[in-house]
Amino acid sequence: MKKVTITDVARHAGVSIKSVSRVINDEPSVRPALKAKVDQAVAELGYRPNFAARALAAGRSFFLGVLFDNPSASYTLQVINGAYAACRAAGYQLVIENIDAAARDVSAQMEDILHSSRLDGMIVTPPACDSEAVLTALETKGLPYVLLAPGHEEPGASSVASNDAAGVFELVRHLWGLGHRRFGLINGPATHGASHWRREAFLNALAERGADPATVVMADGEFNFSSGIGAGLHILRQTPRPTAIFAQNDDMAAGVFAAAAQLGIKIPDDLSVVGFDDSWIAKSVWPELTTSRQPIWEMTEAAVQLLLNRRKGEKGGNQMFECTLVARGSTAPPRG
Amino acid sequence: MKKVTITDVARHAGVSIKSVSRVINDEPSVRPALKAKVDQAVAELGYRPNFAARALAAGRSFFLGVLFDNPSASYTLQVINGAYAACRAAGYQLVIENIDAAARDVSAQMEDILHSSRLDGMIVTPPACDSEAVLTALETKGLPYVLLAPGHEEPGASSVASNDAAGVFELVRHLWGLGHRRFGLINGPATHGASHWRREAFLNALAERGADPATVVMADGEFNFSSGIGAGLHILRQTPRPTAIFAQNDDMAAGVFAAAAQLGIKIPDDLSVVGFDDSWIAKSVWPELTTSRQPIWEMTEAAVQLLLNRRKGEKGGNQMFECTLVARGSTAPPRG
DNA sequence: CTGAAAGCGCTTACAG
DNA sequence: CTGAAAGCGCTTACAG
Repeated sequence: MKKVTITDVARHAGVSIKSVSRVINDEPSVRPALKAKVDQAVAELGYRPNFAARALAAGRSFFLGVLFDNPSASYTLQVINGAYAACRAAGYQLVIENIDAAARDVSAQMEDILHSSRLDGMIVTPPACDSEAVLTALETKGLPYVLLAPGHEEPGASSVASNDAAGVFELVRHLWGLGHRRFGLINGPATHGASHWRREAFLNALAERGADPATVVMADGEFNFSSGIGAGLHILRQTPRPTAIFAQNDDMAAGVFAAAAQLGIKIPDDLSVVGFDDSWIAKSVWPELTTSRQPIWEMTEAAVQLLLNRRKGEKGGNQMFECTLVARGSTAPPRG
Repeated sequence: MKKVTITDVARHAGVSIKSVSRVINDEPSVRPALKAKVDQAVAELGYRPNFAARALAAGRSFFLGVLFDNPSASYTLQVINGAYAACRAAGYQLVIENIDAAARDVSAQMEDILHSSRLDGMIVTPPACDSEAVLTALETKGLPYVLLAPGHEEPGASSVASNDAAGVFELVRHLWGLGHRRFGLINGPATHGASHWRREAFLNALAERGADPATVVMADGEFNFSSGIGAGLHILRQTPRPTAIFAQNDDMAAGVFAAAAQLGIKIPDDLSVVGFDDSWIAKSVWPELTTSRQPIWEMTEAAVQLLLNRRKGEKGGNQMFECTLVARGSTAPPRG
């Protein structure tokens, strides 16, 4: 079982190795007849290009990285899956990198990451995408990157975002339509752009319907499960108790389930709960969580595409994706 | 910011590139003085060897794969994290591969995986590690592999396993000590070796204490969250109702929480629940789950080591790790 | 549109 | 114990 190389293919097809290379890389201006011959030889010999050789000769690694610093395990897993698939489809490998963007030595961490893995590009997830130290390191290194859901305007940077505001509006319409009038809101940490715009969207949507935003009971969370419990307990101990809670992500919403269970409050009979993201945890609670689906799969796919286009010299861009309401069992009309 | 190559280092240190190569690869028989010079040059120039060049020249990829076909998202995530860290520490990259080992075309799937990614070795997780088609494909290709928690004896194969039986015994001792006498058991799917030995261990441990195994209410699950709900509902509707349930993994245990919530049964007051694995989901339920910790981190580290040793011509081995009882809030004495 | 040459940055034998 | 040569399998300029 010896390895088939580009030379074998060239010989088999009766062309030069350069022609084989052209066909493999989908370069333009290859005569169809030649391409057909090469394709056939590739198929017959079962040829697969050698990653290392391509990387060495081309001076790139065929590695794309995703940078994480996210408190939500389910969101992280979802982004990994999406980015992984997109990379594979494009003939790239995915490398996962973690940093602590709140630490004092972010620059050193970035230095280490950028130095050791020879990446061709990087997807930067929140909240790292809003860290000046992270972006500076990227710029200094000259590594192409794309920001996922950045909380600020970065001139000249490529980004992929979701229309959270519209998603939140839909959630509010859903809850309002069910008859809810007393609301609780669990915010994410201030370091995340999403915390701000999801809160604003929620309060604005209520105001639009004539509700007084001041009556909304708020609590702060960390976008993870356990902070959702604490925030949930706080809100559910208020009088009068809200009949519906919007947790700014699914992990915290799952925490609210735990808080409700502790207090003997039944979902959705006594309390409606909605989250955001539609990540894995949304279907791991009972009843299943009503939430707004962020199209992570499509978003990561777009991010990978932006990164690859950048290589071809094309300008980057800023893409926006729509969120979709996913109504499940955790919401119902309020009792009484 | 030009790239520093082995030639630069050699020149800077006043030695041949071969010597630099020896130092970098920790080859024996390098005089300390020479090594010191090289190390200094490496540090001063900030040299990092080029992955692609090493891979090409050495004829290996520096890629290790993990093969998954597992229904538990939290277990999967845990294995990924552990394997990832172990790979990084060893200077390798981790590639994640998924198959459907129950499908008819397993061989074709494996063929594709083995052909496209040039791996130096593979960690095979359950239940793929018990699929004959998977193992045959690996053998045919001649790719070194190590089995994670295999359910059968594979002559000559390296493996890493955990002592589940002892872990289950500890869980039973814990529950029995709290005063429980009526038990429910949720099995995993028959394709998983763990399903069998965890059940046997559970029933044996009870028998040892004089309990009649026939009184245990059993239900079958799929090692995922939603099957845990169904199995939980089934068990909790029995009369007399068990006061404690052992779900064979944490995901199913979390499902039991949902089932209990539906039926208005409080944990741990009305029902004690224990799982197995101590994966991420164990701390994402409330009260937190009492479980048996499988040392995944250490296990994956050992698996990577076995794979790398294999390269050095060393024989493989079969390692066994101990599980640890992690008592949390989901267990308490039965009421009344 | 196609090809022959050079070279990417390492490691593997092979000398000494 | 150390080094000079050859080569891993591709791609990048450069010709034609």
